[in-house]
Amino acid sequence: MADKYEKVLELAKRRGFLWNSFELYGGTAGFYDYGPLGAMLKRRVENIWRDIFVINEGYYEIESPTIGIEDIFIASGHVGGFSDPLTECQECHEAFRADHLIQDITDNPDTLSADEVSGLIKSNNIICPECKGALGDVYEFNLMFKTNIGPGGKRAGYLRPETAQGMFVDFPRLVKFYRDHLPFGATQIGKTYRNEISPRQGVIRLREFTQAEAEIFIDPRVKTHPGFSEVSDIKLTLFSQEGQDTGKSEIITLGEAVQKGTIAHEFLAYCIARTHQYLLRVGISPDKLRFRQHMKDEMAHYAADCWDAEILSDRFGWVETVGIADRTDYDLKAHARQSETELTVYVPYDKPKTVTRLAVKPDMGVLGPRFKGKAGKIVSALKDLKLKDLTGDFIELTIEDEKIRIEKELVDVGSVTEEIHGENIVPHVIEPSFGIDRIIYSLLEHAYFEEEVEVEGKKEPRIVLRLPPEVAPVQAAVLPLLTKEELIKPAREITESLRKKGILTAYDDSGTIGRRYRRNDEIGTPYSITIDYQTLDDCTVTIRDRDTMKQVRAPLEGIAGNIYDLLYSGSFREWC
RNA sequence: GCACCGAUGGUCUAGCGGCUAUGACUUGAGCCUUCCAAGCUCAAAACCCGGGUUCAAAUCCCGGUCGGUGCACCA
Repeated sequence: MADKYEKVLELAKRRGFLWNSFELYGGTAGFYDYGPLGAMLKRRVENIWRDIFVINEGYYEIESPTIGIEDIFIASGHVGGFSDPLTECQECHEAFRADHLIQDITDNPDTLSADEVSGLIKSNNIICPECKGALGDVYEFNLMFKTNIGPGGKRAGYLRPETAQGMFVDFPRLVKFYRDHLPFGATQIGKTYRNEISPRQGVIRLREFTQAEAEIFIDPRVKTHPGFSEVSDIKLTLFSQEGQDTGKSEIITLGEAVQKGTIAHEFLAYCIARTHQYLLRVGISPDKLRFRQHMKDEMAHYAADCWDAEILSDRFGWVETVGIADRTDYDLKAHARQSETELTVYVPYDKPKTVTRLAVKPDMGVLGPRFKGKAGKIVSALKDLKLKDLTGDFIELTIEDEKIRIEKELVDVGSVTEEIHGENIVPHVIEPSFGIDRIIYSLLEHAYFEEEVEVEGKKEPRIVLRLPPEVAPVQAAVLPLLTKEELIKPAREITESLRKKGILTAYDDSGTIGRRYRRNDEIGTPYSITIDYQTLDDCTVTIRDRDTMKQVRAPLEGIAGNIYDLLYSGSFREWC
């Protein structure tokens, strides 16, 4: 029996939304083409994301290479941690995580090489937990695609497994672009690559897919959001850690969720709100959407809190589509360490702080000539000393295993009072990360309806994609009622005027009018404009609404502007 | 990566060693037609790939690819 997944994919394939890539050559798992309608749909879904996060939130978009150099992924942990050591049973061919099997034998299995793990399995006689068979050699499976940069294979490169690193790596430039002010954010929409072991489920798990990510850098001490009051009344379904323990999700306002501490702070809750609004706007059904909190053991150790937007799919159940995490300062610190560059923002205090501190001023006129090359080290060692170490007749230091005594008189010790106007801090990162392809599949599934239409007493089947007009690839269809030159001519003119307005318009004069309506219903075209003989008399046309199949007569004058308004603001009902 | 199941026009499908490979829908050209796929004429379009068995393979066998399912994996 065909389930919804099958029906949606069949339609998507047949009408040019989604195609298996490389089909001519037999295809390859994990790659999909967006056909003519799919690509347009995807563009529109991405543009709504831009509208929300780039235009309205002000998180400018950047574009970094899809290939990254090795340092980036050493810092991010993908080189070391984005792979799993696997071993297979020779008897029953079950695959196991090798590091899990030797957990009790060694303290830190993650630090061992595949060969070392193989050795441990052999020397400890570890056998298949399922059937007690012998285990095969351990092999590393890294989910990143590796390549070489330039000839000679000297420089390793990797296809990026997420777009996020691009924003982290550009952090120093971004700080300057935003003129040293927190919070600020950068976004990126682009292709990402993971060499999945077993990609399946259509477009749900791909080897090349599209992410839309925002990295928002905030002051770790200020996790409130100035716009929170605008969204605090939004009600949504939360599936918290507690809820998961008891198996219950709850519908609650964001204000309440923050107050109760369910969501860690306002800023995260604000991002959840925008995500919620975004998903509804592109066509996700509100009753098939929930936000699930990561369980403690599921969350990365550095994350303060993390919520996934999950969308209910007919076949796959709840599919994780968006991750919204407070990643704290983990990423910036990791890149600071790897690049040996300070990645901080100078944050001024509201009022300068007056600080009294110890000032140690060595007499370099004497110490310099006396210690020559070591003088520099001695000075910095002196400055690190506490007051009690400086009070004796001699000051004692150990520099490179050598004991050094310095007469008290040579070091002037006093206290200095100075004003400090601010400090360098490592921002925390809030990361909403969207899987665009999963969203596309979900909205297609939620928009897909099969219904019976009654026509002159007979029931006719109808397939209709109830896409929000804003994302529908084809936005209007112009249809002369009959294939007659006198109707075709004005129809062509109307088509032109709609296209000039930027509306993607299909013109169709083949077959009966009913068939053409059905064709357009199936791809989600929101409005069809029909030209009949009355048009020639009184300059009016009919506009048909996809969802209700209702028609209104409307003046030809200003038709393009009216359709535009219908698509982007009004609803059909209000309009007629 | 392992195991099981499957693969025939764009889509769904018949076939079960022997044909010019069913049928429907769809699509294209035209006729007809004053608003919701069903009239008429004509046309286009398929056996996943490679090997083997056989006089003969879409059909049987082996391998691969792709799809589905289960296991494992999914920061």
